[in-house]
Amino acid sequence: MEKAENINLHIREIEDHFKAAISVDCVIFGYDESELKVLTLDCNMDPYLELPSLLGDLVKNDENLDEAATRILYERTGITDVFLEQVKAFGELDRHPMGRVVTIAYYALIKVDEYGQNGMESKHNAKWRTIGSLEEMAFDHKKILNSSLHLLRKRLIEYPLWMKLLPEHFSLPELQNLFEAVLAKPLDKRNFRKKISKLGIIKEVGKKQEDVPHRPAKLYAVNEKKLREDYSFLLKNPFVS
Amino acid sequence: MEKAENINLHIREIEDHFKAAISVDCVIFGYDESELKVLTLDCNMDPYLELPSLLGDLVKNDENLDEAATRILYERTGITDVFLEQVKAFGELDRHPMGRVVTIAYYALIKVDEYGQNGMESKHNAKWRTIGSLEEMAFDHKKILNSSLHLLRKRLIEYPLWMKLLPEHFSLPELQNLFEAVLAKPLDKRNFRKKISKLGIIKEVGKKQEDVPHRPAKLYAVNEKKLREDYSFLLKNPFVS
DNA sequence: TTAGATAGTGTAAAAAATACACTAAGAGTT
DNA sequence: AACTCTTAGTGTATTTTTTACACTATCTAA
Repeated sequence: MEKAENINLHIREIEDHFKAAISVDCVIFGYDESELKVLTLDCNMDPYLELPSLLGDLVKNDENLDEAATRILYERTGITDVFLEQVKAFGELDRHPMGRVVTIAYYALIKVDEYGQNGMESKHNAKWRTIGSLEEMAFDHKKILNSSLHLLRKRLIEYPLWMKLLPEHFSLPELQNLFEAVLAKPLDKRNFRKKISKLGIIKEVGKKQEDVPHRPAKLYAVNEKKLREDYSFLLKNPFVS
Repeated sequence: MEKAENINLHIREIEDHFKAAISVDCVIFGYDESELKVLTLDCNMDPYLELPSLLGDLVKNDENLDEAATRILYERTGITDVFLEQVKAFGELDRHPMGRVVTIAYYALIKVDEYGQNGMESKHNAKWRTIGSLEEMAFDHKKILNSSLHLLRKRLIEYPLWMKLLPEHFSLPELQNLFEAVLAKPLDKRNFRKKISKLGIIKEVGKKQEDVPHRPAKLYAVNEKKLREDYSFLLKNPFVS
């Protein structure tokens, strides 16, 4: 019965190791007031009291990682159908004061205007903070944020993820500003527009900005037909590159 | 003492969740006989008996994820200084028959010639298998392999990772074949050489292939100076893009 | 009407990617 | 020594992509 022994050994070994916890932390990106922001809480755990922290929770025993991330997003913002992608796992020994907690980081992209309507922000003490204002964070959340931002930058260049951050109707200057905010560098207006228009994924909606004290910009929307034809992978959630 | 209560709640909650195990699985890539191969074991766990599996192990309580991956690589191949990068976490509920085991996948690149010299392959029942031959695998290892291969392809295009797979001296036809094996598509010889030479990262070693029944190819080696100057990030381990 | 502010538009040059076919060098054979 | 077989090695022209760059148009407000 070598096989059975082998398995018993495995079981003992595994029991010995089933002492860790798994959590999911979400870097929730939003684009608002021409800035890239992250939804944060104020940490209430020593020794990180008052420091901004990401939204996270332990993974329950009956949900997989993607489901946990989706649940956290829903519990904390009330939004469903959020764009999500796993970033990576973080497992430093000392990353959590309670013990061994390995966390799986996700980033999420949400439309701040839709989220705002639910008034969830104040209900859960969540705060939007600009990337620049997040110098010190609880746990290893600054590291997680950095990795997530790095991934977001690569993704934004590769795929039209900006559509997940912008409201239904948006202008090209807004779109360019979003790129500049995320990539943290200025872009040439004409070259930018050339590239966007070549994607063929946006269409004019026949309206213009209102209440601006200068020439109003044309408004665009995502061309849903083209989206389904050429970018259907963006509709599956969570996203896998 | 609201704070203390809060923390006690947290502790109970966490204890309730400290029932999961964390493992690391390594997709160990090697390039040999002009093919991309993966180091595998034959699974000895029901219901996956005999199916090829990746090399993995539970993460110990005193090691972080990167250390666990490095340890697994060392225990299974005897090699230190292996190129490693985390792929992502896999946490489906039913992925492991023993219970909830979330695994963090890494891929590793090793030089088959150096590894071979240790004779570790037979010592540990590890087998090199070609990618093409791995249709069915134990656990969710096929999914892990697919994700890892996908990442490797992106990385190979972006960075000169091929140097981690090739022996000290190699020819340009060998290098091109490595690309073709990993990317699974043919490349134009002249354009390929143009691109490689523009990197400036290899130098002739003044030798030629021996024992080939045709015109021998020139041999090259990595230009260590250029490597340290322009690609020092490849020397840090594990790699983070 | 004018001033102020931002929207919107095209072209030329440089760089990168692609397509493509012949000669060169060695081993093995007669 | 000549010839055959096999793979190594090389350059140019075309297309595509990226970059750099400056002026006119449209709206609000005074």
